[in-house]
Amino acid sequence: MAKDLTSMTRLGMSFFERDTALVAKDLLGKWLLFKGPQGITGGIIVETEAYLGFNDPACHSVRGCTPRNKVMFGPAGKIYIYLIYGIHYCLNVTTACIEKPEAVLFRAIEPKIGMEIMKKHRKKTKLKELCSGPGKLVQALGINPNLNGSSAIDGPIGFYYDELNPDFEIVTTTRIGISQAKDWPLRFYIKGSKFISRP
DNA sequence: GATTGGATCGCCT
DNA sequence: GGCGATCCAATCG
Repeated sequence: MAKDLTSMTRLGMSFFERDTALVAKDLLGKWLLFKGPQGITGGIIVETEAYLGFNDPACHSVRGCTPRNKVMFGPAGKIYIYLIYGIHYCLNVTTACIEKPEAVLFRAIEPKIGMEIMKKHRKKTKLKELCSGPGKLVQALGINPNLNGSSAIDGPIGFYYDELNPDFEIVTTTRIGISQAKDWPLRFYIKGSKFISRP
């Protein structure tokens, strides 16, 4: 039933201080956990996207540092949260190095921990509807946008792994919902997962 | 100071 | 598969 959290290892700075697309792929199969006021929520990451800073027309940081995107201009391993369409929040983690304002967007996780809390937050009971989209997973986990800029290394939002993850295949596609750089292959998901946002 | 459009979701047909 | 919700940041004047 619930995962034994003590057997997990938290990902550190050296994991995030790497090529962003590589980090996005390596995060698949890892655990995203949020230690919130009502308990721990989270699950296994099944879908991510990479956003490549100055070289990427679809990345928020392409036009330079602003109050909104300044977290990306700091070191790797920080949580970047922003409001989209005036309604939903999206969760990212910064990557690469201080010179490169890049990040990975979390688009879907397989719900595993704190299921009852997540069902309550989402007002849904079907597992597939809990975390199958970037706005959905933030709502399900109960992540507060004031955690923007917090540390993914030792803050309440963290990334973990265990040695028991089964092998899986990674599917690479174009990113979703963007109007620029539509054809760049920077979306990654676990082949066959029922919990991704869309095929 | 006004305008515009967005890394989405859920409900409608 | 189409569209409205809803609001902030960025851009332009």
